[in-house]
Amino acid sequence: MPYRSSDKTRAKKDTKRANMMRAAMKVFAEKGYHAATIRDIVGEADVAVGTFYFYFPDKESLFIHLYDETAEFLLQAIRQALNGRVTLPQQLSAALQAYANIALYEPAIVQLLLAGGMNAMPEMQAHRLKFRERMISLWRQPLDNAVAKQQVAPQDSRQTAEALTGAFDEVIINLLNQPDPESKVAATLSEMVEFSLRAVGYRYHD
Amino acid sequence: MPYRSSDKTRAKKDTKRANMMRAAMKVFAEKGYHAATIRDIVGEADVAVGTFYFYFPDKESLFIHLYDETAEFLLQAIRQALNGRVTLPQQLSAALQAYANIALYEPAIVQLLLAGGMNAMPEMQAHRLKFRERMISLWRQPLDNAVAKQQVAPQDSRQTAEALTGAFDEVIINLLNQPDPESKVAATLSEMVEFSLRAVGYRYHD
Amino acid sequence: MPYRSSDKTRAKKDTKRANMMRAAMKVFAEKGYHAATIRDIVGEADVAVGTFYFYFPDKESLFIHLYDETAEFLLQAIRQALNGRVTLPQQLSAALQAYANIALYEPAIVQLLLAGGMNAMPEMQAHRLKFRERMISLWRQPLDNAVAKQQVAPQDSRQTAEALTGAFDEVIINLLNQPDPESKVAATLSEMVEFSLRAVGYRYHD
Amino acid sequence: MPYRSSDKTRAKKDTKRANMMRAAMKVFAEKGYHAATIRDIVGEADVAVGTFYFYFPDKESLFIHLYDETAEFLLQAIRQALNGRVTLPQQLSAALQAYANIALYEPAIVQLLLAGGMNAMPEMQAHRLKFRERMISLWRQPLDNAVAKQQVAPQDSRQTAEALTGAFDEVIINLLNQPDPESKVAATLSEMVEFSLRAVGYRYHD
DNA sequence: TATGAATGAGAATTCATTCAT
DNA sequence: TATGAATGAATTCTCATTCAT
Repeated sequence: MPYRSSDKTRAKKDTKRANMMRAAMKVFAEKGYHAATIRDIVGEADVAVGTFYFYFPDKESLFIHLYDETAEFLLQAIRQALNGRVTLPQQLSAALQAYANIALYEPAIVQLLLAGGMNAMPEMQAHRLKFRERMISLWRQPLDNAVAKQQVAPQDSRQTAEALTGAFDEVIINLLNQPDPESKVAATLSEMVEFSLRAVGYRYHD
Repeated sequence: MPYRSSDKTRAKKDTKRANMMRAAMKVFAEKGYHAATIRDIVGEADVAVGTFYFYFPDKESLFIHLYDETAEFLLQAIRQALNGRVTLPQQLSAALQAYANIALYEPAIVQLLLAGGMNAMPEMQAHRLKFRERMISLWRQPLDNAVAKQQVAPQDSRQTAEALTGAFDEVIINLLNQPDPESKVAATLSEMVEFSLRAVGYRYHD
Repeated sequence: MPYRSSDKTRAKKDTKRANMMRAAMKVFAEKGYHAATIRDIVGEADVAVGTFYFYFPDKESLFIHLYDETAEFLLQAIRQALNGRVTLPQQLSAALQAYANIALYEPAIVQLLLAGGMNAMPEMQAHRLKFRERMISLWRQPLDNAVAKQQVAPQDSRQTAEALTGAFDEVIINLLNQPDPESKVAATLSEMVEFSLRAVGYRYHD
Repeated sequence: MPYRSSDKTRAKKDTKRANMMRAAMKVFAEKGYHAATIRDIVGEADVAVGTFYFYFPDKESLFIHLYDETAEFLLQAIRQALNGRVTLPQQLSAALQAYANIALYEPAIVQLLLAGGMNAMPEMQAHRLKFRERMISLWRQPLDNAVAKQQVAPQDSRQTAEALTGAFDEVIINLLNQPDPESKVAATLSEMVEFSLRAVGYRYHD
């Protein structure tokens, strides 16, 4: 019986692959790229060392893949939140909510993206910079929109966006370090929306 | 005579030690903690491997020491700038200028402090958190002052300080990534002062 | 019906097996025993890894089998050429021609047999020695014949055969390394026949 | 006392280095490049794994270095023997004696050089070919000399040299495989000289 | 104090082999 | 029969650390 039903097999393989990526995410997020070992990852995934190399070409490739995928996921979540609203306050509120949700329920994602420590990985540096760039561009968009609608004064929106990006990241990280983050999300986000609107000089505050 | 001699010896030792720390700073900043090797450091300092272990107990201790020292230096520079002024705009302006100066002329300091990637070094985590905490407290002080003087509205100054801290770091990092940072410092800092004053709701803008 | 079917099956199996052996030959000849991997072989044969182990017990067995088979093939070709002639010059000429043909049109055979590099495979050593021995014996036969017919002087024919064996191998290998071997075969072989006849002290040269 | 007498230290280091090379030679000769492991080598040298990499950059580099050095040694020995004589018989006799001496008293050298099995090591291939080439050139020289002196008939001396090279190697190898090689050297070499002189068509045999 | 040779645990990666399907 | 996912021992190489000089 020459190996029928490649459907089930394929599905199983995909499941396993996904499982290993989840394990790798966890370990990378916890220890950082360098301190994470293949043995840590396969231990977490409960497979043998060789299995890792059956699914992925090497440690670095997997990390970069994971980083990019994760970055894409976070950016997409924020993007959707922004696109679904029209006024600046609503946009900021929804996007920050999306960001916070991911931080709270998939903390590994945020840890992976914000962990840093990938100097001396030239290949990686580019990916990291690109992610930061996209994050900044993302926060810049609603700002430029508001400028166009004359709801905020003209300004160096690029730099404002940089500042907001840094501010949001820092606040989210601090939120995660709280003992009971969930209970503080609402207040924190509402504060951040206010902060941002003031910072950009938003005029028609409701 | 022995006194003088011991003095000179001490001085020499301190010089050598300082030289090695400078070398270590450079290497750690360039490569990050894990990728930096003892051989890299002693190569940069132009001494032998064994010499490293005469001056420092091990790699991790040195790194932590360096981190703390560096953090103290940066905090102190910002603190002095803040303390030397009275109005919020002046304080922010001077402090940001101090921060930017360090970033431009001793970039290794900023790279070391903001690089991250030291998860899985439990000892280190505490130091990092402590630095972040002190940085936030630092930026919070002038804010609380201004609140007391009723120049800004009462607010969750802790969280505002977090946001500002993140904003400043991000902007400074982006500044460092520019092709010719020095030419952009003035404009960048002035923008950031405005941003901050708006963000905290400062009333008596000059 | 079952008879025919089993026949076809058998034939199919043999075909597949032969195909895999051909693939293995190629890979072993190209890379040598150690550098050749099972995956290389099954890739070349276009079957799955497991299939390899259905047809062969393991890598080493297959290699040895291949080696022996190949050795037998080469020896047989030379032997037939020798047996089909009567005078020493004709024998040498025909045998060398047979050898060269194989080298040119099945270079993998010669590469496999002469590659060496299978020290540390104790099992293999014996097979290699045996092949060398048979090769030497083969070249010795016509020599002993000629001695018996008093066409060459009595001598240590064993050692002369060793020398000729080494000489032929080397010349064939060098021929294979030429840019356009085919164009040089005739001249090379004719030279070698002369060389051999002189070396053994053949008297009635035509 | 800052590490005096770098003389003694240097000498010691050189000794150790030489010792490790000897160990590596032995292991490579016994097992061939691929089957020889770093652990085999350091085990033979009785040092730790790291020590290997203190003295040599990696396995392949050491092997190539060893190969080249060994090749040079053998070639030089044969070259000197050839250069010290004038008549072809004397040259062949002395050179073969030199070759045999090395084979008998430093068998690892010959095993290393003739082992083969370095397909799939592209870097190595070139070195091997170069050695073969030099070996052939070496044997060709006295032949060309004799042609010039009209002591042997004009011929394709290149190919004759190839044949002789192969012949000598084979005979030497077979000699090494004998139970008591030393007792057979004299007879073997004398036979080979005769063989060669006949093979090249030497006229003034004494 | 200073040196650098030596160590060996540990990391990434490979690959022959097995086995459930 | 045939497949290819899974295994884990073995390999090469690195690097923090030690220690005799």
